[in-house]
Amino acid sequence: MSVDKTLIKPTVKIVVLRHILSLLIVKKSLMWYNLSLMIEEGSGEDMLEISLQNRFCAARRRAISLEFPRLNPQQAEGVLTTQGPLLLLAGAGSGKTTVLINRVTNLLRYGSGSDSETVPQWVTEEDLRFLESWQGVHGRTPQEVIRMEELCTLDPVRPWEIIAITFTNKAAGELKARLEAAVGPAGREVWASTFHAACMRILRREIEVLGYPSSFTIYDTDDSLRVIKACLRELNMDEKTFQPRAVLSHISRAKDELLLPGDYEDRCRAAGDYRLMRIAGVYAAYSKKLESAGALDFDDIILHTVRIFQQFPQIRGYYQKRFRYVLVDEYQDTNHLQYLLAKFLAGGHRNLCVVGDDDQSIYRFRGATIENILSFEEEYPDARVIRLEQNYRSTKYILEASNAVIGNNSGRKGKTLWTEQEGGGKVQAYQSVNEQDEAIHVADEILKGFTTGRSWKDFAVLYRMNAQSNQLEMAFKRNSIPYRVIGGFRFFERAEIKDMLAYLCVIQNPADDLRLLRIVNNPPRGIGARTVEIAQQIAQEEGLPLWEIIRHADRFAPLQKSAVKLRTFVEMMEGLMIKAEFLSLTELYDALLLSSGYVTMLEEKREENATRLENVRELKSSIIGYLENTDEPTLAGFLDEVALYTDWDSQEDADNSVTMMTMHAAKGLEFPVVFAVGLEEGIFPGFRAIGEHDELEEERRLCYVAMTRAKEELYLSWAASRMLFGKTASYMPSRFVKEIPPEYVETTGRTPYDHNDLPFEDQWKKPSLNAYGGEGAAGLRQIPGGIPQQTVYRSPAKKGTALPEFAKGEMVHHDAFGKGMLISVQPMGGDALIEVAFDNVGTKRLMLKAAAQHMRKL
DNA sequence: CGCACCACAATTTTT
DNA sequence: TTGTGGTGCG
Repeated sequence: MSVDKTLIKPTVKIVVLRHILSLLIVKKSLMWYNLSLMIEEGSGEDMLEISLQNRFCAARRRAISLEFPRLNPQQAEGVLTTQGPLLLLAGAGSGKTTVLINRVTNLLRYGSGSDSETVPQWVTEEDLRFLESWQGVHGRTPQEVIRMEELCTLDPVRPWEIIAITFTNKAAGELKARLEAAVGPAGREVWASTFHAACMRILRREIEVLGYPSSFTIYDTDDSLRVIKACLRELNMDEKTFQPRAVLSHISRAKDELLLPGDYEDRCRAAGDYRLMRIAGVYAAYSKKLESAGALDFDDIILHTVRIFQQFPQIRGYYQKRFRYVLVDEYQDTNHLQYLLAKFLAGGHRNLCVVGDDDQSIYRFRGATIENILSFEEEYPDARVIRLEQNYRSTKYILEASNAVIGNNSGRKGKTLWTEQEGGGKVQAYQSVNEQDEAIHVADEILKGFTTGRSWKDFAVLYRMNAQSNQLEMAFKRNSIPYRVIGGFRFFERAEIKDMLAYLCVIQNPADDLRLLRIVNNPPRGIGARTVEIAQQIAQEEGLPLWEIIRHADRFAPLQKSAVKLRTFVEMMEGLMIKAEFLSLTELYDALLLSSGYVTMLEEKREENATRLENVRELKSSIIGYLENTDEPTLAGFLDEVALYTDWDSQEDADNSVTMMTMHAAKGLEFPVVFAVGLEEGIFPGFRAIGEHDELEEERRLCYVAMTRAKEELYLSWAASRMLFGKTASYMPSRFVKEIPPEYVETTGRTPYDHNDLPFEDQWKKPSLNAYGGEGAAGLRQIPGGIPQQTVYRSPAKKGTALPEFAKGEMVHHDAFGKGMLISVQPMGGDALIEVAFDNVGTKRLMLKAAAQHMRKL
């Protein structure tokens, strides 16, 4: 075992020599065990034995490496270096996922063969020669291939002994899919999942040791906030002084440090911080509420897994033994808790491979600590580090410009991306007058690109804040540019969906006060706020779940007035609970729709609730989807899925449109043409970050992320003045723009700009720059009357599902809402979610099938 | 109990 | 500018 940890890098002779030395000194006794490769019996020539051992291992590694062609040397190292802790520093666009996939493939096929010093007893000198002359499977007989595989394979890994952890379901899904493509069905057996999903699997089995029922439910952020608000109310605390979000984030940080309410309170008291002590009080109340509802929040899912590992060595031992190889993707985004989890999981075999890029760490605000990746080598002194620095994505100028910007950060691992790709244009910088000018410029360039052969989906527009998307959207609408805005609302976060899920939760677990509160008078049943308040109070006094109180409302004098109404509700719910015992999930859902009266309520105002009604029905297709894809479907299982795999409705990237999103959302993606807009001091970097060293560096990393999304063209722009939140203010160009060496950039704009010019503020004082003051500088574009006189290009009518044939960019007439333009179509379930910008009533989101009946093309 | 109106705040986001 | 949440009235 300990021998395996050192290795021979065939490419690095010095390392080999050092290993030989260390073997001679330390591991002498082991060689006799490992080595039967003796030519001269009893010669006792250590050096000879070692060189034979080394020759064999090198030959084995080389033979395996031939199975992974098309990798550059660093990538190959990443694939072949399988034993012990490994830090894979993967720059943007450096083929990280490819390495990951091949690495797992290598493990499944050859086990530790590519990275071990162990030589099987039975290996002969002839075998060694055979392996050394191996040139790949091409042209070999099947027998020879089998022989090669036998020689190379050492302790092959079974798929379920590998766990690969990612941050998003999307990433996990991609990993699984590509793995399956690479190694076949075995790929599905690999634990490729998010931190949360992996912990859920563990907790469902183990959580009872902590005194929780294994049937716990999950509270999402929205649920958590409601609980916080309830706690604040109970503790007579003001939501203004103690913002629920901020309180929740404090609690989250406390959990990140493994502090339970008591610990946290002690800590706050010791610090003498009154405010924090109040928050500690909320934390205690919050935990109590969750516990009595049998609920865990997102942080708890990881926290409790870590606690179990800490406190129960035998459970920890089981998983440590089981997971021979642990892989963590996006390691720069892990928080302390996740770091601990990875450490525990890999604690047995110590085969921990973390992949990440410190330069792309942009989630400090949600607890990620860049320290995890920066100090990996201290944590694991025997860790090996591999840098993937060759970039296959961007052209030279884009890459150099990005390198220059990120080079201004301190506290980096240090990494310089390079590319073999010559050519490509310079980075385009555009200095605009205001946000409209900027938006028009972007629209203009997109149209230019489109007419010269680009497809809409080649373009992405990135901004710092969601609020910045508005003027861009307007410019796109005016020019019939099809676009889609990523982020924002999600199917499972819609109120009506959460209502229906709340019913299902209560059926599953009546002690879930939070969900019960949500539905008890929804649809209205005449159970007023006052009644609920009284019932809650009694519940508190009795120490019972709210459900128990309203179930026996007649026993409590203060509830007499509403007892009948409560009774009706309870009977309805009890009926459903009984049905849940023997009906299928879909039948149960149908019954629920009927007896809850929810659908009836929506149908009463059909016109305005059309979308909601569709959504409520759509949930049924989700249930059906779940039933089809699960071996043993249960209500609890479905609720888990919904809580953890929220991006079920993540839009198919099939449709052809320009992508708009925040820079954060762009991480991991790439586009031929990227526009990064709003590069102004105060916007990006944001005013909060200015003056704060760490914050500023994070903004710079974000800038780096945004820039490195571009494959062929990168456009940066900023506005001299911008209206944001209803106020117009003037801004200076972002320091990030100045950090790009002038030779990589070409600057244009309605105002002249020279990279070497003196302070930006002076430029705006030049008379010729007076915004709309007629005299635009020569060669610069005019904006007549603010509305662009531009050719309108018809957007190609694509999108051929079996749905009504409406496409992005089309003008429609809706019976209820009048005339409007279809601005987006997102396939969803068997239907599609469309967005229509109506002339008179604004933008509406509708389900296509339903809407089509009242809508015609113009 | 529901609706209308006003005040107020507003990075970034996954699970 | 937009969205949300609280208050007051019918």
